[in-house]
Amino acid sequence: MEQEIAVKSLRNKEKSKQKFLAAVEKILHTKGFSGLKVNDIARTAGLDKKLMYNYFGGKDELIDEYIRSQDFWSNVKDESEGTAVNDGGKTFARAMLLSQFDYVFKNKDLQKILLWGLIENRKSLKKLANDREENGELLFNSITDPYFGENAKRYRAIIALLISGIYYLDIYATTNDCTFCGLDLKSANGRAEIENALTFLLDKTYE
Amino acid sequence: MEQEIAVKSLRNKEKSKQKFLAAVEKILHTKGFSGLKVNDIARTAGLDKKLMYNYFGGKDELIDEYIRSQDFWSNVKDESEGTAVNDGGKTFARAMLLSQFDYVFKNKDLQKILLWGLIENRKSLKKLANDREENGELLFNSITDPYFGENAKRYRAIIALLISGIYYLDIYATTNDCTFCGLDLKSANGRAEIENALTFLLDKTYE
DNA sequence: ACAACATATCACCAATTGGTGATAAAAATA
DNA sequence: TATTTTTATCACCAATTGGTGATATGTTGT
Repeated sequence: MEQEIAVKSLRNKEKSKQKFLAAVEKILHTKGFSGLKVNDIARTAGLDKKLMYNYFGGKDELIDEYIRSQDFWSNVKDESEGTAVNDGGKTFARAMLLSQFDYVFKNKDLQKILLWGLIENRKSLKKLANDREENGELLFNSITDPYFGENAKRYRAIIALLISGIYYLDIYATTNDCTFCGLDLKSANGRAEIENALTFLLDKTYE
Repeated sequence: MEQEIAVKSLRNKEKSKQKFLAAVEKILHTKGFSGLKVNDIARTAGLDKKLMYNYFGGKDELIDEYIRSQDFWSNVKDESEGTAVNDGGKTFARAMLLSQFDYVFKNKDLQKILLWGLIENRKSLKKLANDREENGELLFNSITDPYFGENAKRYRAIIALLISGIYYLDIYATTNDCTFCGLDLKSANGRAEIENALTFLLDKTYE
């Protein structure tokens, strides 16, 4: 009986690994990825850094595992369920763009990851980008490509511009107090303006 | 006579300062801003790091002076000269967007600076962002705001989305081999597709 | 209780980092 | 020429960084 309860023993490898992963998240949150030093990670985890080498192999492998542990695109997958597609994906695309604009703004971890992917050439970050690509390819191939026919590529280009615009503006809004094109991207007003623009441009695209 | 030539003496404060600034540029180019360590900067400049403290006050001030020394938006100013404005700024906006798409792609230093502004809260970087804002405000206030009337803010939002999309895609293309929305942003083909999309969206906006 | 093992800590290392005081060497000035 | 000022180098510092071998301690099976 005592043994069964003792699964929660003081020394638990899995629990310790989780502490390291949580430490990565916390530091990423507070200091950004430039603050991810082995000593700091260990101190934040409340464990000896040696364990990091024993359990993960090193800092890089730990970080890779952290990135893998996050499922940043799950919300896009959720969005894609139960939406009509007989409009060439218009309803879906609109919902996706607007929800991404909101989601990325709120999810500071995702912002860090997106930025990270623009700076460092990390394997796990590339894998993340590939996941996003494959996910999108599903939508493009099955719905919008046939709908737009010879203009399929231009549609992709438009979506690429809007998605990247969303990313950049959300990150910009978080790290800068400054306006962008005179719009305050932190205020409800400014954000509503972007949402209107997104809807407007998508409408025009489907015209 | 000898003294007048001796302006190019071996020991020249101004020349040394330039060497430091050039070193910052070189390291930024090769290693990115995470590689800007005092020892490396001094070694790259071929001078003692003590001089960096004597002449600039420290690493931060040196970097600030480097950023100030760059005039990244001069091409936008060039663009704005001699263009007709009786079309609500459409011709200008189109030329500006397309030239920015090309310029940012080619200017890796500017990419680094743009990224930097998304990560670090550096005074000189904020000033740069403000310069860009003030520059744009001139265009918006004098041309597009009156032209679009009550839709002026939506126009600004559209331009904000397109500009940021351009920034993000150009940086993404440089650091990633991966595609974005299935488009190869390094190929002439993929880039032409983005240019078409920009032109298309702007046309629809002015409809 | 005892060995065997897994888990965790500790002390220590070399390399790098940012930073400074003393000093040398060149240039300007007298 | 002698002196003063500017320019540059050097040696050194403390703190931080990534990394490891030896060791201690908790847990498990016999």
